[in-house]
Amino acid sequence: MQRTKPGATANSLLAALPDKSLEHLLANCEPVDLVFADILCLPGDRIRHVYFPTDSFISLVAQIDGYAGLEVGMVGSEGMFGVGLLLGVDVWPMHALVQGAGPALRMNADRFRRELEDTPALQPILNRYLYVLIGQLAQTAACTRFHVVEARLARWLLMTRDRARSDEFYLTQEFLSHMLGVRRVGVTQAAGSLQKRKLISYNRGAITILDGNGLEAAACGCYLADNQSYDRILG
Amino acid sequence: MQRTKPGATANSLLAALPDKSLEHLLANCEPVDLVFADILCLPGDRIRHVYFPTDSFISLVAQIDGYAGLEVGMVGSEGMFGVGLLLGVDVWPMHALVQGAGPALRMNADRFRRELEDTPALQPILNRYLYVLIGQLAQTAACTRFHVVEARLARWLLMTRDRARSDEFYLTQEFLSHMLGVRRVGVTQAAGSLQKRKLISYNRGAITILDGNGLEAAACGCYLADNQSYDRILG
DNA sequence: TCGGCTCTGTGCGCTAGCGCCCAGACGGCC
DNA sequence: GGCCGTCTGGGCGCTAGCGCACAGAGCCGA
Repeated sequence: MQRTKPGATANSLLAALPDKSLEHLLANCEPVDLVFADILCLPGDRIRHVYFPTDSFISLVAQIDGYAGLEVGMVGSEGMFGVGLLLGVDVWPMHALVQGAGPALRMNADRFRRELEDTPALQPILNRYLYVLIGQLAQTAACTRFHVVEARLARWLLMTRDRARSDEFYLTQEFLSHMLGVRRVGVTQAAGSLQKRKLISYNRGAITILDGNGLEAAACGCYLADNQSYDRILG
Repeated sequence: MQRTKPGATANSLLAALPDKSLEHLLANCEPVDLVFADILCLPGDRIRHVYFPTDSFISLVAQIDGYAGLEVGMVGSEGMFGVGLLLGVDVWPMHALVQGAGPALRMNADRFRRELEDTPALQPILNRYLYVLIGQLAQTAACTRFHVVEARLARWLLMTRDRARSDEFYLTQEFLSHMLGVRRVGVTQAAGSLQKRKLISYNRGAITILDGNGLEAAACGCYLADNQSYDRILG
């Protein structure tokens, strides 16, 4: 068969489909370019499209009252956005915003619902992904409570690296503070410390991971736990 | 028809089923009495039974490293334990422990899987419940990060009251500290403050809610948000 | 070239919650 | 009655992170 869309199988969930199912699915997808900081969904919004990031990634952010926000999940080429539809609910209770710009495949919500019925191989895979996401939510809740900012930042940078598939990316400390749910100054200090330890370099938003292994050691165990969970359930 | 199991429809999810489906389901359930502090599931454990609490409730607790633990969800007669099976995964990533002793209906995991196929009315309801639970996870993550212990305690007491269906229940501060993810002393202080404000009385584990409205005012908005989410999706 | 904007770094006083320890209070049991 | 285990309360010094304010550094466009 012909892989009609560029990079279609760069998304792990799609790549796990049998060729025939994939073909059928792709026929109903359109390639889009997600642009940085775009909001795909506000809490309570109706989900119009589901997204399969291929070389981009999305943050799931819980926001309450007037607080900065707190990222509780990250969706890259290993996942999808719009899992609420798997449960028959076409809204989503969190912010979803583009954190890594780049290409994704998207599908209209109605089409997606039909696709779930027409392509029996799809639902089981996505269900398992949803399960992993739930585990990630719980893990992140405890991580946020107990781990210090520096370890959480390290974890976060590693998660971003994996999804950006690059040791370099651009993000301001202001943005990071909204993800970690701390002040910008808190990020400055944690990033400064990581930089002093030669694990990363940071310059006006340009982040480079210098020592991935060292950074893993500096990160809390939640990074590993997340990855293991994903591999165990979907690998 | 005859409601064969005592209090069967005390569980909201079951009560929402058509009579015929309910009858079928109940034939495969057995009534059990959950005892306080019983562990229904450790992270990674295989789920042997699903539970529909009728007059009992269960805490979902995320635990990392050597920390006290953090409750991320509460399952009472409005819900069920074992939703992982809806997603085709027969493990569960968190601790599940009995927090309010009392009767529940339980079903063998294999039977439950068969039931999902045989009783088409079941899956949509449980799916929606799972969606609500996911929202609760995200909400709790942010709540834990941003809200002070006193407000979180107030929220927690209200959630417990709703599930215990009583203004009085028994819980030590030690236990509470594991739910809220704080020191026991932190609970002492927060509870002392609520007591001073005549919202609750607290005596050697015997908690009485004196002023529910006042307690709602003292709680963070997450209590209301959770309830509204449940009503919107399942009400 | 200059001015303005964005991003980063720092300093200071403050607070919530921590870790540790011990005192008191209640209740059950011998 | 006396003892012990459990539960609550409080004190003390400490730390992580907060809020605020300001200074410097790079970049871009007029």
